[in-house]
Amino acid sequence: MLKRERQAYIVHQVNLHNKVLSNTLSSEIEVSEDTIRRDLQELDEKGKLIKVHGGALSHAFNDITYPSKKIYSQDSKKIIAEKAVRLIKDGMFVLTGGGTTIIEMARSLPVNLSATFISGSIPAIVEYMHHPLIEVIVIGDKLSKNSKITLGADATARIKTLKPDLCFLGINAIDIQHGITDSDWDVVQIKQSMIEASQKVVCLTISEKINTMQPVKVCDLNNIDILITELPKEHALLQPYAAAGITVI
Amino acid sequence: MLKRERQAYIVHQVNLHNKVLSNTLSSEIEVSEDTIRRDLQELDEKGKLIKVHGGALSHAFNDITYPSKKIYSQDSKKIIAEKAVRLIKDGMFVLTGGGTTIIEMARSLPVNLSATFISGSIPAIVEYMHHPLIEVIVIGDKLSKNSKITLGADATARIKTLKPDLCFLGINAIDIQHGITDSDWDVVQIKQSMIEASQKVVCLTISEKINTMQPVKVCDLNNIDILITELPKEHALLQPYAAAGITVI
DNA sequence: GCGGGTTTTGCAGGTTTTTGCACATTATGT
DNA sequence: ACATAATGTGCAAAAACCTGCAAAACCCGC
Repeated sequence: MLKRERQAYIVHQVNLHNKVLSNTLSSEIEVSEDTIRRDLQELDEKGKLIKVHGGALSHAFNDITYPSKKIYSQDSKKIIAEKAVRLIKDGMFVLTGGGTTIIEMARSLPVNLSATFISGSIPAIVEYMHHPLIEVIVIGDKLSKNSKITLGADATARIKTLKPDLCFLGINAIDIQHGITDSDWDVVQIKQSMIEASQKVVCLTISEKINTMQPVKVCDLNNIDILITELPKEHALLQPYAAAGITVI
Repeated sequence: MLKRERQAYIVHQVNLHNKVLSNTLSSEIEVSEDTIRRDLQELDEKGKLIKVHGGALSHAFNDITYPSKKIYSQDSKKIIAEKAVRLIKDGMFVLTGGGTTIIEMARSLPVNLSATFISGSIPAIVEYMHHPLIEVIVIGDKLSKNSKITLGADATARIKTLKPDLCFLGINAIDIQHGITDSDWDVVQIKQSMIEASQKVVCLTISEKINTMQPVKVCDLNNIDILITELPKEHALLQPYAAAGITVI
């Protein structure tokens, strides 16, 4: 096999799989690993791929395999936030959890919206506080440094005395079989009481978290009313949830 | 799995869930925890995440920025804050109100102080939240936009169930005859319950407010234990208060 | 076709990286 | 304060890497 031919093959493989291993290529092409290494080095210099210890990665690897948070996810959350705020009408009582998606929603609230927001999430409260017309009710309890929301029996009890019109939850994992799941036991307690208290439950999540699981169960799918993602509601990924009776937006 | 690939996966997971655990990653990727720890360390050095005991945190979620305006007579308040923090010992329960003086105190807390702070002031809570060792208890209720503290029957009732070692209050007016006075009726309710609940009451104020009056009475001078101003305790302005039995610092 | 020069390739060696393990040490939570 | 979990350090083995070198293949003008 010619050198050019071999390198073309390598580039092809890299573009196809986003990664190649030196030893795999070596046995596939039946040349020594030294040769492969030299090829990878040359191709790296030419900018055709990125050589790393043990093989090489495609240039697109970082963007395609794991889309970069700053660009991709932030935009997604903006889209989700836009959809979410449309559900809120003047005079409503809205209960919200924490998380970056909820904060994005808080920032997207129209300035002329006049409603009451109830939350234990400090970053969310700070956002609501800056809004001219929104009334804020703070749920008190011990503040969790990780999640930056108040957690505990007090908070749970307080939430149970409320009957908000809407509840917005940023969720960490959703799955047809296992419903909504999360990783933190205490956070789950709060979310459960929020779901129980509210007349309508709206779950916000980026599509990446769809069909994933976490160790602690929050609730079944039939406990939630609306699911919002950055995808259009016709997207194939969402159809099972629509079929399960959830309003998908 | 290639090292680079693995690290990309870790970064992705951190951005997705805001936190990761070493052992979870270890079993997911099927490498030893040592390797994960080394990866997290490298990624920390590169600024891609924040390594903590047991795992790592996303950079974005952790630094919520609170718009801090220029504080009026900040230098004086710094001096007051320095004096105030010296009263706090490890393990104490400390109740605090709101106001710029209290916030300045919150910023002056030594990093190795380990205590529990209870407050309904959102700006103060944000400051306490950034401190590594301080536990924060949030007093919930309706948030007042002006004062940025929670006000109402709930907050008052909650405070009455506490027995903190210390209470720090920023005060608006103090006078030998009329004691502590303030301008907002609701805020006064909260301050009164704080004073009632606490074993020791510390009042912080810049000297400008000494010998002034406001329409609503908070309490008499004999209800407070310590008075802190930016002046040296020998200052003539302070002597009447020392004579009235208040510890002046 | 042939000799000189160039390119390519594989190999030997020594070096560096990566990884997992054992151990002592340091956090963390109850 | 104590038990458990996480950490840092040193070490050793395996894998990957680099360097230099020489054989083989290739190119090219004669």
